[in-house]
Amino acid sequence: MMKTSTSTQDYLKRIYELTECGEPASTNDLARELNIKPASVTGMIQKLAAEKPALVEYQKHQGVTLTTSGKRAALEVIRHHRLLEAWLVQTLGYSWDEVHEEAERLEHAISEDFERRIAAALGHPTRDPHGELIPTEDLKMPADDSTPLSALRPNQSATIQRVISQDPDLLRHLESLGLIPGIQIEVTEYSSFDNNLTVKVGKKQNVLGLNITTKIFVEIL
Amino acid sequence: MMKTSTSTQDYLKRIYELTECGEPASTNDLARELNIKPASVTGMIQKLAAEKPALVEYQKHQGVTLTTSGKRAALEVIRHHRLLEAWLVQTLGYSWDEVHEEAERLEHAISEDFERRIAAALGHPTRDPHGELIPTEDLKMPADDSTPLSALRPNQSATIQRVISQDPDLLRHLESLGLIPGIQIEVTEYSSFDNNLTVKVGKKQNVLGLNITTKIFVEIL
DNA sequence: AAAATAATTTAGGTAAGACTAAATTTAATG
DNA sequence: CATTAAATTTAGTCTTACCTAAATTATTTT
Ligand SMILES: [Mn+2]
Ligand SMILES: [Mn+2]
Ligand SMILES: [Mn+2]
Ligand SMILES: [Mn+2]
Repeated sequence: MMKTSTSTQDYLKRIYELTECGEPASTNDLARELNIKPASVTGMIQKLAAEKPALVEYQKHQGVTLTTSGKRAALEVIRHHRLLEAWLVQTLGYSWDEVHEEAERLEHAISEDFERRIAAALGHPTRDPHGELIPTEDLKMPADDSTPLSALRPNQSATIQRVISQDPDLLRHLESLGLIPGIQIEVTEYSSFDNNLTVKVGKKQNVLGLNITTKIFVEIL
Repeated sequence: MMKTSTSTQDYLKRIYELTECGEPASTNDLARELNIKPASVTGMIQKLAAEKPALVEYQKHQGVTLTTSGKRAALEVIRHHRLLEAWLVQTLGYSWDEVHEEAERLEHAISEDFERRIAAALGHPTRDPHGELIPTEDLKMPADDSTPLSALRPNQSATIQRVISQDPDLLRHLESLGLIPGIQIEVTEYSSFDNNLTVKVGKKQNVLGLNITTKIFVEIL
């Protein structure tokens, strides 16, 4: 495969994330995620589609998806990112709200050798500090069977698996409530008017809005 | 201070190294060290001199030196590089011939926070794995009082302080001979014809040419 | 279905940082 | 000191990746 630039890697990573739901990624969504103007995104997408082998599949006005090569390159970056986050937390005492920004830069700078060394040093972890799955060494994304907390109803118990947010403020808030991966919770109340859930964590009860419950993914017990 | 690009950081670092002897760095030397064509180096030097504040002092055809700002930026990168090398060796088991290349990329990607964390984790080391001095947190380069091994003569004993080479082959060779920082040696013979020195390391004797003895710096006992 | 709105693409430009070829300046040599 | 050689700079291009403004296409709404 050809060497990919930092920019290309960031595009492919975002396209991977946006297309996980099965839909192609739109120019606008991509532009928002990358903090790049839509016009520039169109240009870059056209270049990625013109590479040989092509990194993305693209039809004007129809959005963009990853080719096999593009997906491989995306998973490589995602593996770097998530291993780095785990490594920074475990060995340098970063907190889960601090790691993302650092990993965002380092992911493009480390070698495959570095990747292997930290994976081995951490005992080949399967999840990062936010509970996100780490692509395997041969670049397969493990299957994920988690459910959004927002789908639970009273009397259901679950274990928190992952939190999909990079917002440090939200992450610190969740940590202060004890809502972190591995923790067991129980839903005690549900309001159909505002979709709030009352969730028991340890002995405390917290009322959580949709903004939070759609970002916490759990395994139902 | 303004943010410096990866390219700028590499230029400043090389200029620092080339001007350590007191002489301005020439366009050609810089081009050779950076693997960039002399014409491009001239262009970049002119840009660095035009920044405000200027990062380099430059007079056409007279070579280039660092300003106070430029030296500070250079020492920042050098501190990153050397701390990273120490950290890669200590925590990930890199050997001293492997670290340089990895550090060369990471030095531009880590945050000041990352720098502080690895410095603290390593106990604020003063030298990197090759024995090179690490600039302090407030960006002063400690004084170095070492002597090139080539200046020693029979019956002088010394401790190896630093090895100035990034050539993996040479580094592996030196390691195989036991010529690494901290080791005590004794010069037993000198040939004025080829400037070879015979050096006792432990129980072994090795005849070393100028190519090696000028790259090993020692503290005379 | 036409008009209005939103999303997307094209066109034209900029900035960084590199290269080649040609011109110029300095240094070395007979 | 006049020539030649070496080092350096200028001029003109190229690539990557971004931007703004204008044009186009798609999607809603009336
Ligand atoms: Mn992250
Ligand atoms: Mn990134
Ligand atoms: Mn080094
Ligand atoms: Mn570098």
